[in-house]
Amino acid sequence: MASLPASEGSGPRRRPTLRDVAAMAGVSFKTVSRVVNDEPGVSPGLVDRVRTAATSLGYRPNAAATALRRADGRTATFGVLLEDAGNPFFAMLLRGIEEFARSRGVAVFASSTDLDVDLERDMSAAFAARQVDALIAAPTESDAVHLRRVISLGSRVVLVDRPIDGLDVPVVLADNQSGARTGVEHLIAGGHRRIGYIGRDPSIFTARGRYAGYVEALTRAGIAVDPALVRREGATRTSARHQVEELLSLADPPTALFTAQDIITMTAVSVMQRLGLADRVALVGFDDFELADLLQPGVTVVAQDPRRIGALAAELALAPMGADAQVHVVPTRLIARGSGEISGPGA
Amino acid sequence: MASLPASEGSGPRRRPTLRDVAAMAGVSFKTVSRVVNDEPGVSPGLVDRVRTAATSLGYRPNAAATALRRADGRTATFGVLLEDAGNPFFAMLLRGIEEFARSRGVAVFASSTDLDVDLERDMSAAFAARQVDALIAAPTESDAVHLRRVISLGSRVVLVDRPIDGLDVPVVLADNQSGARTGVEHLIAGGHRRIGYIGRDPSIFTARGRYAGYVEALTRAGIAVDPALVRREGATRTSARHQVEELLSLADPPTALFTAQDIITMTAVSVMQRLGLADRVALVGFDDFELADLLQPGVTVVAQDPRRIGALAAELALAPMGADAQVHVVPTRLIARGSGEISGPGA
DNA sequence: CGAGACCTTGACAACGTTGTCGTGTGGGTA
DNA sequence: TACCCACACGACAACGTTGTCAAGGTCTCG
Repeated sequence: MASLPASEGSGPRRRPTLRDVAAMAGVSFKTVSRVVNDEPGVSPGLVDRVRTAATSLGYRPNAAATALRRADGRTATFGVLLEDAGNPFFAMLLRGIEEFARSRGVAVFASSTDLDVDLERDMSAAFAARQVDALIAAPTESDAVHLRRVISLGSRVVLVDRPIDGLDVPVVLADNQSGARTGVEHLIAGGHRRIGYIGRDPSIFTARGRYAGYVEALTRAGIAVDPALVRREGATRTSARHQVEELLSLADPPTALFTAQDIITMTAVSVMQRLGLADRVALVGFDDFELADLLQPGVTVVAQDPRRIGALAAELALAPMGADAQVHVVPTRLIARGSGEISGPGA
Repeated sequence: MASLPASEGSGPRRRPTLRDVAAMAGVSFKTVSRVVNDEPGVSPGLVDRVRTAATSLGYRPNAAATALRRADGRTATFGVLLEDAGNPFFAMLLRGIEEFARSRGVAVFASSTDLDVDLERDMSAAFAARQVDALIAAPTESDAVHLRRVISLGSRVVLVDRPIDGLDVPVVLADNQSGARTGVEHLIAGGHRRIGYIGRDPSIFTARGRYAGYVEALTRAGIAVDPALVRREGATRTSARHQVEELLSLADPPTALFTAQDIITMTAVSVMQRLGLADRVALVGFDDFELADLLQPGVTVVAQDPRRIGALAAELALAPMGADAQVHVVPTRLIARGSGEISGPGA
């Protein structure tokens, strides 16, 4: 076991550098540099001597100096901007990125934006200043100026979950529209014709795609879209709760609900339980979530694969500069658990 | 609105430096440095000219060069090592850290360790190489050598969730023992005397404290601890499931369960539902989790406040070097939702 | 035995920034 | 008018590392 540096216990002294190791090993600091970088052309005896000195001093290369000097300017660092690391979808997405990054020796900066554009701007600037090799972002979409600036400062940008019009970078998306269509078709097949939709603001890309899938499924089945059954404002738990309550208390209420995001789905379950409708109104949600199978009834969902989305984005972030700007779509899959199989009047 | 640098669209050109801005403004680069750092002693006219040139070039200071040169060596960067960013407890803890860090202009490296010591060692080395000002870690506890090394390389270390014996750094903990005691006392008050315990390996600090709380509650009530009702191995979902199944299928099964971690609690709910015992065997879990109130019955828990733990840890990480190494305990609170109020034979 | 090729090692510049010090200019005072 | 000091600004070194090149030694081959 390597011994600790002499400063042990007496607080942090000056951090050892190449020169310190060189002095101890009796060589030039350049030779030490060669050894720690595994460059060829150093005699085996010296390698040993340098290695010994390095571990005995507890030497670690200074990443700042390395990044500064390196020709390609790589820092082996990613920045990640997500909407909310506390949301299970984004948490798993982050893990997917982390795991891929770790396997390549890349460290990951993470920050949640809560869809706040100023925050996104600040953090992307902070990451750019730290010379991240790539910024992986689920953007707020308001504008792309700050992301373009990140690119012009030398970082790659990869978008996840949502694209930005006119920004020519790789994007990893779920198949929102066809996923939502599948979910709604599942309800239609169960005999429902009055299917409520509760989703987020149309300014959000995923919300647009999922709504389009809802409309497509109805249209294909020859069912007219009833605006009274559509709510497209549910952003927070509170507002989602109001939307669900409104729909369910209509004079002629829907017999099934399609909820276009995990938070909304959970909120809907809560309201339906309280109103005693959980066993009578069918429910299919977009996004899987923990415990969905343990609720009564289990919640049928259109599941994304956030871990895979993250891993793929990280891989693209490391890819060579050319040959990109492609849109990669990660499929969703329907998981039937009960709530979506409550049959409707037409069954 | 500031215009973008000339390289706009034509791919990332060389990143502008102090010298580029200086050339454009017709001053020395040192003057630019003064302006961007808001140092006094520059005439107002020059300040304007430099500012204009800087924004027009899209200048951003190079963090690597700054960190390298700065006397105090600060990088305005934290490293965070958690067990699993996908676990809701740690996800919220990370958010707490993020929010505090952001308010101070600090960027946050995050990595999950999955309790893998090698991974923890690698990542702490990677963070130390990047000169993080502080490392906030939920350590695996196996040993402290690599954390000591991080300190000797100049970073502060703050521990969360678990301490390490003999490592003299600030620690933020939940009151595991008294929280668990409260939870078990709640079950005893409901008339239970045969209370099963399912927790993680005793090598984990929190698991020891929670078990001690369980024992304390029983002892105070004059109930002997029955080893047949205790399982202290539940680390993964699979093993937790086996433990729960074993306890519930005993010839003389417990009438209540205390589960010492969120994953174990969720697993217990799943098993109890499958066996049709959810309404008959009482359950109190340590850690709150999403949807606990929507299950049937709602799950009574001893809730931690991970966001607060994270924010406090981040604050300590930024505190001056002296006056620390204190243990900060963040209280827990019991949230009754139904599962813990199923009464026992003594009620 | 000499010349050329190769291998090992070191000296030095450079990366972009901050800290230190020097220089020139202007204004106030004796 | 002579002197001094404050102020604005610039020149330059330094941070710890990597890239380039040169110097010296050894080996091989004619």
